[in-house]
Amino acid sequence: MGKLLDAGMRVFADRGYHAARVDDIVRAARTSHGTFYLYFASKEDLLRALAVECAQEWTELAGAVGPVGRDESGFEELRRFLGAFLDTYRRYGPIIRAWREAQGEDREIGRLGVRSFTAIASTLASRMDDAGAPHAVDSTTSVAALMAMLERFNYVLVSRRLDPDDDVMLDSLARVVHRGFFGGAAEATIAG
Amino acid sequence: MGKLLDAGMRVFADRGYHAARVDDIVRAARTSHGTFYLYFASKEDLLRALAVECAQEWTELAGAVGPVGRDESGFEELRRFLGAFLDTYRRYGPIIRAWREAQGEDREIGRLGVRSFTAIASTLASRMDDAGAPHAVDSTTSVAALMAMLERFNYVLVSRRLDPDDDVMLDSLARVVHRGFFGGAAEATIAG
Amino acid sequence: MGKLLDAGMRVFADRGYHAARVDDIVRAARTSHGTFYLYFASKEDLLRALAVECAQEWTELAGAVGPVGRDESGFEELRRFLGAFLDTYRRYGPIIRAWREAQGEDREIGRLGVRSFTAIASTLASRMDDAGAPHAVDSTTSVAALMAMLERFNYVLVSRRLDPDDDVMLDSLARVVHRGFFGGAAEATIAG
Amino acid sequence: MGKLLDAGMRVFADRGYHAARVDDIVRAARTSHGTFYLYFASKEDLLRALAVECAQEWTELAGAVGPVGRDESGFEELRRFLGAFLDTYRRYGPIIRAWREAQGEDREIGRLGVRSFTAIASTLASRMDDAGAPHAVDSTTSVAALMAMLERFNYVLVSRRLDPDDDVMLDSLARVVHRGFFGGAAEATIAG
DNA sequence: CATGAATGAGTGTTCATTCAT
DNA sequence: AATGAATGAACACTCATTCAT
Repeated sequence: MGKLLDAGMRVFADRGYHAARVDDIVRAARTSHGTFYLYFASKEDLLRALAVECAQEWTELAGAVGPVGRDESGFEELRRFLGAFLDTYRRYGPIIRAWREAQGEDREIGRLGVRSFTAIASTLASRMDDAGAPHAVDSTTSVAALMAMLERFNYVLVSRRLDPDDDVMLDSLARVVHRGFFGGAAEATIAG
Repeated sequence: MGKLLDAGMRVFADRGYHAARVDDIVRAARTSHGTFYLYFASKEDLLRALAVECAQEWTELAGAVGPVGRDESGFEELRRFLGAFLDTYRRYGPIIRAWREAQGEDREIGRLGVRSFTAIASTLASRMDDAGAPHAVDSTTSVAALMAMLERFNYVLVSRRLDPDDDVMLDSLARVVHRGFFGGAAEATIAG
Repeated sequence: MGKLLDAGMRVFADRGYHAARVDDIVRAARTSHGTFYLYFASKEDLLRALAVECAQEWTELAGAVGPVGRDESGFEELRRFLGAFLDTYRRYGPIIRAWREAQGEDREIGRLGVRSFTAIASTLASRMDDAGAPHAVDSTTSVAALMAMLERFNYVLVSRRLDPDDDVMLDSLARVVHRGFFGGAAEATIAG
Repeated sequence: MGKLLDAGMRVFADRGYHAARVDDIVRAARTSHGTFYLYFASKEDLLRALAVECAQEWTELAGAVGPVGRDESGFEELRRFLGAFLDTYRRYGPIIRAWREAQGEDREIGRLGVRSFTAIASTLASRMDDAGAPHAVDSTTSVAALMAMLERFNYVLVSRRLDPDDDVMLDSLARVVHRGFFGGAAEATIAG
């Protein structure tokens, strides 16, 4: 039920997964324990439900990435993707945080995270290869590093409740990433 | 006591912070509960003690970073720093993991992490500025992104217990970062 | 409602009284919780309804026992009674089982069992006395023992879902009981 | 710990297995919940511990039965066995009651009961055969019936907290059983 | 008559922490 | 300094029962 998903979101955000009591969630949703267990098998199941929503968005996102070439249009595509990805963090940030907290104990929930994450990373990597990107660095490392950056960057951004000026920050971020992969070729081209 | 620190390290690594029982730690250290509380005020206190060790290394590391310029020697310095930083993850990885897990609940332990982390980030940023790096991107964003990348990248690396071929991986990573900031100028120079 | 009585029988049989959930019964009857409480005041009330059916049969059975004398016709009468009694176990076995399980907690349901049981025992005892049976043993003890034997014997028989060859088993059982009371006089007479 | 075993005995006796709360037991033992779970894995485990004690006594009892022949010395042996068996009921009665109550749900605890019971029954049967007893009834049925009688008889006796005059009752019981199997031959012999 | 979503009191169990020895 | 038996507050979860529709 929506009330419980919302309440779960709020309480997980405020207290984290472990510190969140089912009682807190139930109270926040103005329902009873019984109702909670009518819709969710366990506290962990509620987290899973929340996480699945987020993972689905990521999957859709990955499907929508176009070729990311070394030229300015590639930069734009990357910027678009980054913006959309950051947006999921803005909306699911607290859940992602709780998700991480729970990973240590719950293997299934951990796998869900790794799986959906790897999916985006490899899609992005192939979109760069499709564009014939001859990045002079090890591709596995690079993509892993890129995703790592995005992941953690977004995480910190959201967990500190920063609402950055999108244009400036996103631009810088996209520029750093694009440069990292293509060695500033775009700008050079432009400059030239 | 050393036995307990070691045991804590092992148990936190195996089970994570929440799933780790004081009993597990005590048994691993071949001591008693009484002894545990003789040296540590709480389970959380043990984690803190372990985390402080790691935070100190980071502080020392930050103090030892030289100027990171846009030329090849800057790249080398960056590479050195990256290598050292990754090494702390190799040694403290499990603790950092537990540390994160506990952050949701314990504000003090959370602050310790943010503080020591910010310290490295700002030091590195200033080392780049010292070197007169005119990176055409927002500096706050860039450094934050860089540290985010390192942090998460190392984390994943260690948590998957990967033992990568240092030279290849480290080189690629350093190259991506250096390029990201300086736009491939180094290589261009070399090429030129 | 019949559907619920049937479902209760089945579910109590499968899971026992405590493990049986009202939800199980309701689902087995293809009705709703609301309907359940429309016909029965509680889960226990359903058991009581089922038990009463069984207790009534026992009462009727007791009323139909004729004189049980020491001769062969007494043996036949005893055998007839035993067969009928065993038959109620075959039909109500699972209920009797649940009934017992519930006795520990519910005094009223317990009393129903004791009452209907004592009724049969004393009737049978008087039928033997009517027949002028001079059993050289304490009559209270003997009848109690007899009923105990039948009760438990039937119970085990049914709960193991044994479908014994009636003639052989019933004959042996009746013979043991008859002998126990009359000291093998019947056979002696026949033999003579 | 003894305190908990004793308390468990008392509380199971008073309330039955399901109605007994761990809290009741703990309070009766003047300890804490923590201590309970230090010595027993669960409420059921406490019952098992109690039941095992009883089952062991039965096993020992079975080992000590001598030949039960058709003559008066056989009767005496049977009487001795019956007395000892009844005594275990006097001491473990409440546990046996709880044990039964739990059987519906816990297969392991159920098997323990069936196993130890079957052991006595078959031992007794063989002791009668050893004695060359030519009982003109089906032996399986007879022994089963005998044990059933004892089991239930004792159970009722104890659960009603009757403290019968041993000599009269035990004598009658033993006489009924012995006669049931040997057809009153003993008395006949004596009479002759 | 029938429904089934909602309830919440009640229960077994865990585990960080203490303290008498 | 070291022990480990004892503690009890705290929590997730269950399920018989109700009542608005």
